[in-house]
Amino acid sequence: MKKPDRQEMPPVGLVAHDHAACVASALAQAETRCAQEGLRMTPVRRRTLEILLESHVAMGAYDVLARLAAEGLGDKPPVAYRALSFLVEHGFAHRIEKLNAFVACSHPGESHEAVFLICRKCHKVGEANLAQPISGEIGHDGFRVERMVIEAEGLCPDCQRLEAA
Amino acid sequence: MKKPDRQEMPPVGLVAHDHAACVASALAQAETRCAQEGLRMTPVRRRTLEILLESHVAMGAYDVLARLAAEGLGDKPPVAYRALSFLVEHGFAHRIEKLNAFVACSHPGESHEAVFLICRKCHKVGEANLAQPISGEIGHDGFRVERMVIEAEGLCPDCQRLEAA
DNA sequence: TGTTGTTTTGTTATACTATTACAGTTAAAC
DNA sequence: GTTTAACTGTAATAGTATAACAAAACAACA
Repeated sequence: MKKPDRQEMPPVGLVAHDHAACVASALAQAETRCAQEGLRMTPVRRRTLEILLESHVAMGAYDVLARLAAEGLGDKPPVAYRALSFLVEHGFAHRIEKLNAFVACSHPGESHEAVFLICRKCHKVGEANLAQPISGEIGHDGFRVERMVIEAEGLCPDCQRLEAA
Repeated sequence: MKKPDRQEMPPVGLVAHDHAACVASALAQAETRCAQEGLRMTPVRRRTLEILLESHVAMGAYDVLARLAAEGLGDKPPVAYRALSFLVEHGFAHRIEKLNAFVACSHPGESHEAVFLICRKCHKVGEANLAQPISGEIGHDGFRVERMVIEAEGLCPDCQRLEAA
């Protein structure tokens, strides 16, 4: 069997793992980085991150908003969008373009060019990081790449099983 | 200089080229494939493709719709969305997730895993095709990849020049 | 501690993107 | 030419996102 020439991190989110630890560590990481960099982890922002962290399923901004509203943290779209922008901007969450939705970052702290494995059925999202970025290979003819969106849509193992049945 | 391990087609759309020929060939290809495969290239669909082909700038569905409406080809959203779905489904156009917009396919006929080079300023879109798909490298832990979205956002050469000035 | 400047929040309004559902029409197959 | 399937027209509505501005909270520092 040929070894692929790109190594990656395991796609957290689609494989079994200690989710409580996963949440705690992501939250702690975020707090630490905010403290270090003078960012303000406000109640809405923290709660938004916690909500995203509850599962690895991508959530729409309005789903997040509904949760925030239920807790009295604001019920107007900008509340959710601002919190999500903050989280995405600082790498605590990612926007999944294919779904117009958001997931918490599974690999906080790592500098990465992430590949998202998106289940088209359950919207669970795994995050794998390419160790060797492909952006370096496509900066052709003077185009200057600033950000990469790499999303693989398909079926997660659980949904494959359900489909087979 | 190290040679990249992935070869690709030149990113049509961002480099100078004979655009009239580019349009004519794309249109001809589409007609031919429709004839071969029993697809119906109706007036709305043909005109939609022509509109997309006018430039390599990504257009929103409502921009396309406005053009169609001006020519009496329909002025309700489903008209544009249906034509665009048809074109995308059969590979005559692509959806750019990052922009919620559409571009004509620059490499019709080629089986491909396309990489889109999207200028964040002018929304021109180049299309490069990876000869060696990266999807084969990320199907880990039982996730079954069905479609890839690979989009590079950045600045095209023209906009880099304008920004420098 | 009070003042000042900056960031964040609250709120209204609105813009943009997309689909469902169903009726009517056109084209293809037989 | 009738049947069937595909496409089009239209209304209604759902879903996603932002602009603009006022008010409050916070940070920095006199």
